[in-house]
Amino acid sequence: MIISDNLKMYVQKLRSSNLRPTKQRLNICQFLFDRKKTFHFTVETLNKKINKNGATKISLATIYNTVEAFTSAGYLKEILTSKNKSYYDTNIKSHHHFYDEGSKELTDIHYSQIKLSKVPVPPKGKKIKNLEVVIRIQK
Amino acid sequence: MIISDNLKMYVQKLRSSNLRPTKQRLNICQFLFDRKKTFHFTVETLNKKINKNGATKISLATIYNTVEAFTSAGYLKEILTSKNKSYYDTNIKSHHHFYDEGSKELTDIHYSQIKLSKVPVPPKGKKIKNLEVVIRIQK
DNA sequence: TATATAGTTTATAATAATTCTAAACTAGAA
DNA sequence: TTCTAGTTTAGAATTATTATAAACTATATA
Repeated sequence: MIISDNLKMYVQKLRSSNLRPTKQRLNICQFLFDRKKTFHFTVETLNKKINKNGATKISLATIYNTVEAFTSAGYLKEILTSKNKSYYDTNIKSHHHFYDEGSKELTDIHYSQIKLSKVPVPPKGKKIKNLEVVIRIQK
Repeated sequence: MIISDNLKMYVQKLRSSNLRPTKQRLNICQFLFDRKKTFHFTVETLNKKINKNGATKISLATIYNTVEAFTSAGYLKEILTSKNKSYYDTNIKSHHHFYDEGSKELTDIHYSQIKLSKVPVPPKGKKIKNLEVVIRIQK
């Protein structure tokens, strides 16, 4: 797949979510999704990496806005593992995580690697929105 | 069980964890553990409830210190469900949680209500510290 | 029992992540 | 081309938490 083609794809994708394909959003799309492996990040790390090569500066507020917009549009998955900081994952398929307490890094666990043979019924009037397994690991 | 007896018990408990049984810690013990049902709280709510009846004031810093000390002593379990805020649970037995996105409330799921028939092997050199299932629910 | 000391509490300041604000900018409809 | 609603931005505000340093206290031991 040729990378220049992806731009058009991202424009489509954004439009389909009622998000205007702005320069900043497209840059962030390319940064996040033009890669083969899934990418785990915090807003802090994304901001640093995006703004490293002084070429285009995207403000921190926009990084926050965009990550929030992409998450509610379903392009990103938010994972809570650590006090005071949210992690995001470009892998939005149903899957779970290892969280390394030492390095503070997330690793995907493929959904087939965890099998739940029993899941509780939600309280009356409530529906299950999602089910997340986090396995904390350490040395 | 007579409540006045619990004080002695808490003194023992604290001593066994190398925590001096101070007035504040004993107050917090009584507030947290002199109850039949498990209790879920944030530092904010604990602080409000503890300091409601103007009798004894415990500073916010002490609430933070104590919750931290009780968590590392294993009297409390920390549950991460929400950006920017930690939840704690007086139920330290292995169990899981419903997190209601609307009311932002936690409910215990008894460990027998969830069965994992397959769990991944941790990466080389790492050990599993704990495994937590959070089921997000909504209307 | 008195006292020295290490642990604890406290008010307050500092920090860190995130959200808010309001003015300037821009995509895209008309 | 022009208008407007959506977007970006710098910076201020907010919120949860942690750090600081002085006052206090539990408790070991003289």
